[in-house]
Amino acid sequence: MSQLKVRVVSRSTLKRLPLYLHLLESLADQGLQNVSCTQIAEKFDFDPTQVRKDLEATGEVGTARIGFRTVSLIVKIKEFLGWNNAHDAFLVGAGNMGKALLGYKDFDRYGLNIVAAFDKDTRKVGSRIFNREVLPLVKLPNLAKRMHINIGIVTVPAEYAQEVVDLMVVAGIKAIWNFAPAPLKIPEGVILENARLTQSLAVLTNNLTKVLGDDGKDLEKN
Amino acid sequence: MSQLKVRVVSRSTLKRLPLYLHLLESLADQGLQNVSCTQIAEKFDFDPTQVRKDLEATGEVGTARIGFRTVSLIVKIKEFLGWNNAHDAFLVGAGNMGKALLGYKDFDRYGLNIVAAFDKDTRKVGSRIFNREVLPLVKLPNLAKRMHINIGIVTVPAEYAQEVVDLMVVAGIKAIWNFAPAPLKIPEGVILENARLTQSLAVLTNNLTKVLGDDGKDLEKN
DNA sequence: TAGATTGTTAATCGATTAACAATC
DNA sequence: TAGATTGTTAATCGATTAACAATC
Repeated sequence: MSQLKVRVVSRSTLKRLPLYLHLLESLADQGLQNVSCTQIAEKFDFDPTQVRKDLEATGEVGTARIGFRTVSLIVKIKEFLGWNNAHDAFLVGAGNMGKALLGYKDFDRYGLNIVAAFDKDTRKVGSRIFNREVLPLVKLPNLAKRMHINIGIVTVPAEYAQEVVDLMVVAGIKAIWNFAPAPLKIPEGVILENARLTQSLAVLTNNLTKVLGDDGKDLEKN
Repeated sequence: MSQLKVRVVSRSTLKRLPLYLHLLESLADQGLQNVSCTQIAEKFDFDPTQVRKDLEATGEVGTARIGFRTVSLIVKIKEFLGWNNAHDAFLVGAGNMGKALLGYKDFDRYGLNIVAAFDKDTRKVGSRIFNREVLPLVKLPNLAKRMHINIGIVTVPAEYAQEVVDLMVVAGIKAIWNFAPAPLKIPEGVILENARLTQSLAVLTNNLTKVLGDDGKDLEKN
């Protein structure tokens, strides 16, 4: 087995890496051979030292005065994020959010390959959404085991989220990407990542309330 | 004008409040009159002191030995997040993610009311998505000003995100909820909140890579 | 009363930022 | 060489957690 060193880094670092990756890919498209932390930091209004620390996590080393090789930095970030080859995933809940994720073309570039969708609703079962079959939920455990599926995506209403997660865990799924606004219990060893839009929305509307008055009119600058 | 005290709190606190809110609403449905920080903390595996600090931000005060009144805590959290009455919003980009957001029924409970969608694509313009009209992008500035729209939602591909944001800023939009994976520049005073799925996905796939070997097989526990 | 819980202050922890020698 | 940038160590900052008196 190859010596895969995956350094433990903070969640904050992990969330900045995709930002760098996007930028680097567009810089590489423009033919830029090398890039410095200072350049990257400027684009995001980050501290250059922070960028350097973040990049250190990937194992790529730079050259003084020159910076990092754009192309090999891209490769290292993708490797570090597990995006160099896509993981197969099952999605449960073929509602609006489920459909949006199934329709998203670029997930394969982000290490994700949604191979099938599941739903309890018998009217949805049998249909195809963006070329993926919608299967009855009861078929999930057997199929997940047979196909060695590691990632489960939860896009069901909050009240069904826990039972779907329990089913996924039994089916041997190792990582759950949850979009339902419910507190989920998972056993040790299973990874749970919440992608809840309402959390992001809360930051937005709270900040907006601080800028506007509570009557909706603008407050004076002070 | 009423004395609306909006305390400045950390982003982390702000993101936990919607979690508490969801829980409290379901507890209220079950008829629970009071709830303690300990109870809330248990549900999420948080520190009770953290929950207490978070709730302090809302201005609600509890009672020793009894805890917080469920119903009035709900009201205070919603008030604090700006979710007591919904802000009108424009959405730009009627693709998959745009459609999913337009189809999301509960946004009014989260302070958001998407009143119209915009797109550059003339084939999409004129259609209706979940009962909202799709308008040509050029109409956004005038309409936004006329209707005093404060929130703009960006669900266009990365390469168009900056120009859409610039248009929104000119149109007087105060807060931008961005779903495009692009680094955006905004003038001072405008709020930018990124809701990028790829960041959340990065955390998931990196963690999964640590659990699995790089050949996809499970690693031994050590 | 006894004891669970609040509110608050202090200690700890971790992430960000500053400083600086090494290097190309 | 001169100076921009890396890599790394130290200082700062802010959030989380611990401790504890007040209270119902």
